Amino acid sequence: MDTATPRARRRDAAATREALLMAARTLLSEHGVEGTSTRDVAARAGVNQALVYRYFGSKEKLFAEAADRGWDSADTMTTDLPLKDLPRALLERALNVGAEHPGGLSGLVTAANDDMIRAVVRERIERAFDEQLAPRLSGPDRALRAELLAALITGVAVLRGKVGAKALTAADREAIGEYVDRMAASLLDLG
Amino acid sequence: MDTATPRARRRDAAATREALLMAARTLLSEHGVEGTSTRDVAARAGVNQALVYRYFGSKEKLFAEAADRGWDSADTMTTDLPLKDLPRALLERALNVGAEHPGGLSGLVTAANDDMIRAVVRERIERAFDEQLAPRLSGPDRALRAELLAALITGVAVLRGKVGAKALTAADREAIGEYVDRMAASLLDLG
DNA sequence: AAGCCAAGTCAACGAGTGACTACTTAACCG
DNA sequence: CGGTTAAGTAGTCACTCGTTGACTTGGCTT
Repeated sequence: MDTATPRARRRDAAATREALLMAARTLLSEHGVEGTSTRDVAARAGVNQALVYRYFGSKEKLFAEAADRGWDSADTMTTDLPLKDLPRALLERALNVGAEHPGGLSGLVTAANDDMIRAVVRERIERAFDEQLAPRLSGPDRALRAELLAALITGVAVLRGKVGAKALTAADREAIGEYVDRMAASLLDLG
Repeated sequence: MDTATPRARRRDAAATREALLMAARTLLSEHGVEGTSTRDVAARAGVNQALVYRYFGSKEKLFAEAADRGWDSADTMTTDLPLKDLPRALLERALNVGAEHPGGLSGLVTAANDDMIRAVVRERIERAFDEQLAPRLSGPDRALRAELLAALITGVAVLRGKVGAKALTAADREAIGEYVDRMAASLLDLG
């Protein structure tokens, strides 16, 4: 009824495109690029396979756009958040996998055996940590220390969310967060 | 001439098997399970493709055995090394990728979007860190803290060796090692 | 030298892949 | 209402995949 949000049409190009993107994100995180066919993505989106090519042109472009989604929250964190709150917030975000954030960081990283995904991940990590976080640090090796924070978060996310290591999976986020905070402090608080 | 090391026969089952395993290790780390065909592996090993099935029975069994290789050094480290030397040694090993250690940890982890590889990695990480390292620690949450050390090493290895993050790639191992040591100390040295 | 068996080769299969095209259908506009 | 156009469908193409089984060849034993 509202002109800004017209009621859903039965045929909705934008919604179909979005459904494909979300399905691609989930399957990309679970099985990688080569492990996911365009038919898999279309089936999960409840959509015809040829629409992948109507809306994205190729399998590669679909996955490239899918992999580039969801980094905005990380960007705002590394620019705005107080340094003492940053590690915990990044960790929380990285461990948060659900319908809204399918796959998450651990899924993307384990899809990084594909050249194109690798490029996307490198780009976004460098943007968030080298360009945004590093200048906010004091002391030597700012970029290196910023990337080491990214490495810590990444490692925890992968070992808990993907590999499923016993203790990390069993522990609650609060406990993990305290140790991560401690490690991050020893990295960020330098003379 | 020596009976212990007979000169290479033109037909050598053991050598062929080993060549296939090494080729599989390399390609597994570079492109994952689904991204590598049995024909790729055979070609890199300089061997006929059907021999994959003679010696391993299936593609899956070949990659399972390939992924299980090279963990012995990690096992001896987590049992024998003094705790203060352990983080640096684990890092050195994880960053060491070459002909002898094709792929390395970063390659295996990014291949973990395959169920079977994931199981192998989880198993070996739990063996080295939960069963061997954790009992050597003092203080609370031994298994969790042991796995967090594994996560730190993993994250650094993946971001440097696979993603290719700028600062981590440019930095020399010594500089990275110092920061990793500092972070690990804040994790392992508890009252 | 003959024979045997492991080691290695070859060609083919059925299923599935990315990509593309020609077609049909639904929704909006005058 | 009727027509136009975007949205969605079905089918096809050339190719690669894992896997198999029938075949050949090298090299040791006797």
